[in-house]
Amino acid sequence: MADVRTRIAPAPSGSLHVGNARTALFNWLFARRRGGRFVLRVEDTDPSRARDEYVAGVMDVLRWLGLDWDEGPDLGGPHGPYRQSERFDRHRAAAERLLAAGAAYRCYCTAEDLEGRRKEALAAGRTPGYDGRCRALSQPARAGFEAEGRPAMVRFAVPDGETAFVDLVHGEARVEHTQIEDFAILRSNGLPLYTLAAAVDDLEMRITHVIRGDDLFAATPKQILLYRALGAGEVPVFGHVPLIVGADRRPLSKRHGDVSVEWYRDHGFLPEAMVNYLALLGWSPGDGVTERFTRDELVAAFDMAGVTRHPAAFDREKLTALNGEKIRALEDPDLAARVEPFLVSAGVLAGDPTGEQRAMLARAVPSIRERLARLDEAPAQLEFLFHDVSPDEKASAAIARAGTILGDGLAVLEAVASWEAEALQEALQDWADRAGIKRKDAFQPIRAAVTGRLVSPPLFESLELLGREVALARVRRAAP
RNA sequence: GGCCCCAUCGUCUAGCGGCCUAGGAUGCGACCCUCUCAAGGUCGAGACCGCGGGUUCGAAUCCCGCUGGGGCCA
Repeated sequence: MADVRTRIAPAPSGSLHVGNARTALFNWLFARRRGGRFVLRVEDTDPSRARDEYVAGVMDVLRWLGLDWDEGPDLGGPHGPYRQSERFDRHRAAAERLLAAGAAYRCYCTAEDLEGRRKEALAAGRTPGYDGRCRALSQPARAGFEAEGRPAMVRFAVPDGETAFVDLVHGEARVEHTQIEDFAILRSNGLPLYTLAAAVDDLEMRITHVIRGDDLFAATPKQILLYRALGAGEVPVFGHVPLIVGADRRPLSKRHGDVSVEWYRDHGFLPEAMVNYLALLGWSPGDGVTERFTRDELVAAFDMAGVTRHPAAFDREKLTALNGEKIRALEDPDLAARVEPFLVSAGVLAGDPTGEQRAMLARAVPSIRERLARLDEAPAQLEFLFHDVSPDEKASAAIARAGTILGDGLAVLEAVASWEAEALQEALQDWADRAGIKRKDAFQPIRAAVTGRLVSPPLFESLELLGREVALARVRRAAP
């Protein structure tokens, strides 16, 4: 087969749906695996305002996921333009060609007519598809409508027979044409319908493999029909991947709140985790064991044969677990750099952190690495290093019932010669053990005094990070 | 209403006729470790493979029906 070309054709609606993201991922993986090209085509069917902004948003997210494209609105390429709104003339031209070849016809039925007949058909228990009325229109009748200036849509004249194709996921499929109505391809205002636009664009962009959601399975025979009618030598291979549903098994919709990739990006999920998790939703390597993949490992392992056939429920718990693992795998400087924006947006750090703050963050990162499942959890854990945090309710209570512990602990701390975690630990543990206080009971009040919380990064590391003066001041203040 | 797709632990999945008293992951429980929380380690509970028929010496795996869910026509 010729070089593989796949595409993702998102609508620039302002955010990228996780289902589309996964479809993009599969297309990208397939192309990369086969050394082919991955095309980005923006399906901005309604050429309205703020389009550029939305297109940029979609591209941002794809880039964030690491799904780079070889041809697209920004890069151009040999088969552009890559915005559907700039291709309407091509869609119209295709419709004209079909009209000229007798493969399509103008339909003068009004929306009201259509609706009425649909209801009638339904009521009579018949299939509600278009009845083909205008296909058999006499020449004079047609001329009459034209003379009236009656608006006309263009419909494809579905021929007799059947269409068979092999789906990469479902295997052989076969559809009788009697099941396909004469579907509309061009609206009366001259704008194309999806079925036509997608087929024309895929054909002209030489797409070889169309990997898309199962919801478009039923549109496939129509598009194959269009391909053939348009004289395409070769029809692309189709692969329909199962849809992603919510925890309630219903289709993922806005009602689920967090259906966009942006949401995950903004809530501290790593692109590494998103990609790995999304790949697992509806695909598996087949060995029954491996689930952890880097992007490169996915490219090496991906195969359409491993795609499942049933809808998969999006499980945020599992994504989160994976995210934690990916975070733990990051090098310190990388982790610090990724955490920083979250500290800023949480108000823990100002927009442009000082060198001192950055240094503190860099030193602090090892102590929270294994405590993070999401990057957005970092601010709460690190805040005490950058600000004086007033003790919360539980911490206050611990301080209040500490008795002499804080004063004794303070004395121990003041006597520590070298202010670093190991020495601090040794001194404090030694004190607690000798005083016969359970270590936990000795340390919790100190933790409360220093961090303002009963849950924090390790005490000794925290003391070291904070520095002798600040740490002692906080303990002193809390001590009776 | 018609056509089409799908069906294994709560969830994601492995399984493609005997290796399955159904494996892994996540979540859950217990224990170990431990300065809190995590992380890590060990163990455990969790699926009569949607139901009912067949085919076969043998079925989660093949066939049929049903049920349920979903998609498209909209």
